[in-house]
Amino acid sequence: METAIAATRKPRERIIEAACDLFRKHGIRGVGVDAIAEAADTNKMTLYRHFGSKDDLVVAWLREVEQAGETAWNELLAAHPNDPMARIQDWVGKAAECAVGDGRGCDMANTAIELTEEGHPARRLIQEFKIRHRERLVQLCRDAGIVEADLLADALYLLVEGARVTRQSVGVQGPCAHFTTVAQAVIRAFAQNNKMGAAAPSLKKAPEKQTVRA
Amino acid sequence: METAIAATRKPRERIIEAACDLFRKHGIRGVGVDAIAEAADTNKMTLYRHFGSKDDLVVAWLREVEQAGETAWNELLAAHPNDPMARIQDWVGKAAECAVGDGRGCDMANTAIELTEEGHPARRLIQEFKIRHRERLVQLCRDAGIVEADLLADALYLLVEGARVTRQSVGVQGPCAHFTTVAQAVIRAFAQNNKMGAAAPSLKKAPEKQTVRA
DNA sequence: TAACTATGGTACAGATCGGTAACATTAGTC
DNA sequence: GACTAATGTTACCGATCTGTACCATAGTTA
Repeated sequence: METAIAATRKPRERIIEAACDLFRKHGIRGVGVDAIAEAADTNKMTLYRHFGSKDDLVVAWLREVEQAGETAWNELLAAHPNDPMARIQDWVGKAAECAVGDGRGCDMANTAIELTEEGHPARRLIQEFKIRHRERLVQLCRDAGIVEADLLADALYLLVEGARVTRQSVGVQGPCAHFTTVAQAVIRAFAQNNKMGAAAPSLKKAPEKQTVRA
Repeated sequence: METAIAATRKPRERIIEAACDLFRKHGIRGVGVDAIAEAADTNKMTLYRHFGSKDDLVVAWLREVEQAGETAWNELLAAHPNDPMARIQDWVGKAAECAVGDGRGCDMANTAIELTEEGHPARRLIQEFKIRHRERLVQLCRDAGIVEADLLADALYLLVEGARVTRQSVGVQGPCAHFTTVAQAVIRAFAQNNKMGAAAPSLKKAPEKQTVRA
């Protein structure tokens, strides 16, 4: 009766796959291990023999998400050899697809929001993943000759992250519908600022004043 | 033994206040009604006499958040009469404070991510709140004479939304540390584009191509 | 004083959750 | 076929959760 997932693969794979689907759809606290085992066409005991706890399964799931991100990134680089600007444009397109997508945003960000516990093992993984993503974005902008590469990278990072969360709160209509246009405008602004001299004082005028509210 | 919240106010107020604190800190599914009642220095029965269910309490909490947002917005407008550009700048500053803040981002967005159920009563409230926020941002940009006010508004919207979620996944260090700089650069770009003619074709060149991924 | 209302306190129902024990069954391997 | 490792099945434990029943108490008003 292998309804949900073909039984040709081993249970561990099927469990991971079911977890990917269900955790993404309903969040972590929104789905129980019983439901995951059933969707994987197996049972709770086998699940617990492969993953010591639900938290372990969450981490394994996020590692899967992480690896999918690595693959996608490498494909992006390979698709445009020696053309960094095309890479950025392609990244914007891919990011737009993600932002619209199935309406559930970024698994990593969503998990960070849901698991508020300070020392949860997933949090370190999420943070490292996001930091790596940001660094790669900076490298992309640097390769494209953008002077303030870190600023453009952070701008693009914040825009896509905002779009993916906005998709969940207001829907496809709304600000995230303008993500591509806005992103390209920002890229153009930074590239244009590039031609006006390396100093580019106009962008860094205001020092960060981070007043933490009470 | 009124430890948590002064018992001078009526139970309903104390319950709302406790819910504001706990829902924000641990999310909705992360805190039970017992804990809320205890933090409000009352008991579960009184809680259920004022709020028919936990979902009702969630909605009441979000209405409180909503009202706080309205108040903050009106204060922002009143602080800079007839000076729309100062309003935008002030908004950026306030948004930066929110983005850093206590590290738990936007209650509305967080709730939209946590409550995946399609017809949940909180979802409509969240959506309407966010749409209203966006419209006000558009009006702000329009008042400032920005030609493509809707685009700048969406850019700022996405940036702050991204910053508030990024604060939770990578921390204060990282992209959200550059929020203010990026936001001001974007504002400058749009304002500069303003001077170059009302048509401003350079920003709207690419039509939205929203490929939904499989 | 009598009646009414809001609240507190306790116990509990019913369900779900994460996790485990014990045993039966299958698949693979020599 | 015999042995072994992996998996399936069932039942259960203890904890937690939302929500309720029941009654006692305090405050207010007529």
